[in-house]
Amino acid sequence: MASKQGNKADIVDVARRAGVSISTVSRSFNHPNLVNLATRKKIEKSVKALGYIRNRAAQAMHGRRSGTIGLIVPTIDHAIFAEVIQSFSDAVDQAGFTLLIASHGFDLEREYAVLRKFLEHRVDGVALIGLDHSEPTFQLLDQQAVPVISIWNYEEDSRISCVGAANNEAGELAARHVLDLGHRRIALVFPKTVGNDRARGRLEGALTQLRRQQAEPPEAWTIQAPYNIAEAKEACGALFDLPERPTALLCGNDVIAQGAIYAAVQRGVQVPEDLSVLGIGDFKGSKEMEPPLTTIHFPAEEIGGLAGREMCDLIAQSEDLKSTGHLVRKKCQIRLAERATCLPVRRLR
Amino acid sequence: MASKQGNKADIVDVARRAGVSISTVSRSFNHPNLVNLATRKKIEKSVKALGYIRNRAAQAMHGRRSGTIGLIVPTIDHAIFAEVIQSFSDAVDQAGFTLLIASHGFDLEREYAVLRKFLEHRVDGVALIGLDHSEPTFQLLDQQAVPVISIWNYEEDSRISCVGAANNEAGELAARHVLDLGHRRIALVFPKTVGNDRARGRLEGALTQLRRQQAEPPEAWTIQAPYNIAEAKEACGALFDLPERPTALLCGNDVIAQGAIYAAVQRGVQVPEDLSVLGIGDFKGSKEMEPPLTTIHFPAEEIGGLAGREMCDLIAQSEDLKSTGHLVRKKCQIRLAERATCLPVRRLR
DNA sequence: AATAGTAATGCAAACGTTTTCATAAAATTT
DNA sequence: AAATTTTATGAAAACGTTTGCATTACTATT
Repeated sequence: MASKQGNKADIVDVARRAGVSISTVSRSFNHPNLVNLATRKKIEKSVKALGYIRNRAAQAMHGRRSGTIGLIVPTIDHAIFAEVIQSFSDAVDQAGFTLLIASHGFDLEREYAVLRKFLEHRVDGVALIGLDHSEPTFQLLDQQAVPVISIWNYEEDSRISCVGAANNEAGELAARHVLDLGHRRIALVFPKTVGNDRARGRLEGALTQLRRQQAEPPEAWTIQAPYNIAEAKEACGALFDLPERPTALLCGNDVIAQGAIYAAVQRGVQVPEDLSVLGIGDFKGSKEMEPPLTTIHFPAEEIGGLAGREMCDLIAQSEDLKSTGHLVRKKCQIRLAERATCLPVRRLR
Repeated sequence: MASKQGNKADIVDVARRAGVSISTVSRSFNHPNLVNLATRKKIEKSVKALGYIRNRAAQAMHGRRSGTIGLIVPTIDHAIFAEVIQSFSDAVDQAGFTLLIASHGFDLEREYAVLRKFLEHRVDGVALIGLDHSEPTFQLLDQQAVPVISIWNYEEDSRISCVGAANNEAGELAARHVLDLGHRRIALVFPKTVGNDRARGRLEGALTQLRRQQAEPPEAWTIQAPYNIAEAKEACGALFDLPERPTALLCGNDVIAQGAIYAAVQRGVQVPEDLSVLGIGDFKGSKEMEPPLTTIHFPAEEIGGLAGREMCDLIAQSEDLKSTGHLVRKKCQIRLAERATCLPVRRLR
């Protein structure tokens, strides 16, 4: 039916069939009020008949926005990111944007490569997770002057706009809680901190608080575990087999906490009677575990949603060329979710 | 530095700075072997100096591929989809594609809307989850002749290409296992089946197998639970409070199984001694639960990866205009993952 | 030395839109 | 009825690329 051999209908085809010029067709899409109702109807009919679908690529060429936002995450396949991605996606979707997503597997060089790819696609904005990025990444962002936002972490002196929570506060809050419960023999199980500012912030916060109360754990009680129940279980197992056992375990995230609890169960160590376990993150499912996990709640959904809306605002602003260029920073509140895995310390048995 | 006020460098700027024509610049990107090494170096230098980034939108206008693939999922925030999305993403990424992702929240009308949006962006291919889609969706896909693939379900008479597992086989396999263990008093806890062909297939498979062995559960033992530990826990709790208790529980997915186990623990029902529980899906974490969940393993990563590669193939084929138009179907094998939540039936206590 | 290839480059026409400007027709004012 | 404003449309120039064709300068063949 269409004129081209490529069979896909084109604005020209639509115009011809409707008996109007292409300008009119274009206008009827972009400024419908400028075109006569009857004409509009004719065009609509022609569009339907031809199955015409507008070409955003061609629109984007006119300096118009591409209508896309790029989201770069370390990985999609972690409960914690999945939730934030979902709410971010919903937020930008609502504003009519299409989301490009790529993951870099915690490799900052791949992050840079993905960013370049996104810029080739002329995304209207870019969202990244966390504030740890390579220098070239920051420079590229800067040079291209593309609206950018960091999700998940809050830092008052961040180099780019951010919406998130303060990880060091989470660590502090966690440490404070077990200290308040009277614990002094506290072990720390955290993920690797290199290239992971989230884990680093939490660990530092916890350590600061512990030191403040002279409860800094001995070297042997500060261990590293990957983000993975099975391996965390193993790592914690080793900890429990030590001659001296802590009375409380501060975990860098809920997955590690879960692993720790399993490791404890396996060895007949009762949680929380023999050992208090505290997570950070409040992942989906933490509330429903047996026993329900005491943890620091991060409002993932709120963060994702807020970040999405903020991203759209940033894009809208960048259009009003005045572009004050000032950064936006929003801190989302974390809080202790007291459930069933922490108990006041008992006198030594 | 650049000529335009929009300050973003353009192929013309690059050409001018390098002292060559834009054709040469374009060629040095797309067919580097056609351009003299020295010239190429000059261009490269100019590109670096100007911070030039190619414009895919402009390329896409030449009937060239946009280099994007659209993935439409019900939701990102479910362990099961997160895993498949990740592996699909990795696969298409490797082929140089950029991924557009949108979720429709199990609403087929939103799915259609998202598909249209993707087509406006001229994605080179579309991937959907499952085989349940609205008629307009199928028609649009058909009419636009865009390469399309369905992920997760396998059906031999599917309307579009598919890569996945056979859900009815999963149901059958699950039922067979508990029957083989001697159970006859079997209850079914499944998600709602409307608009969810995965759940439907599994339930039908299970029912078929149970009927074959005269072990069809009474009405009261076939209950519905949402995809959500807390609510599944509640739903199963009600089941356990019935005067007659089943000896085995077939769950539509691992989340429900997890909820069921928690509900059992709460009531002092021992798993697997008093009750065998079987999941379907083998989600991340199911292996590490306490007790480790016996379930039907779905190779999510394999499915996602295979689907991604198949998608790229489909796109490549559609370029060789010969486009035989035949569908591709790949069945991925599921298998029983025997762990610790199922035991042979004991004589009545 | 004349001829035929080959390699490297430029010119200009596409690609599918949006938008500015011009124009014609209709509605309003005088 | 003429003059003015408003409304609706079209022509054509962008937008940033790619690519077919033409051209030039070499290199290899006779």
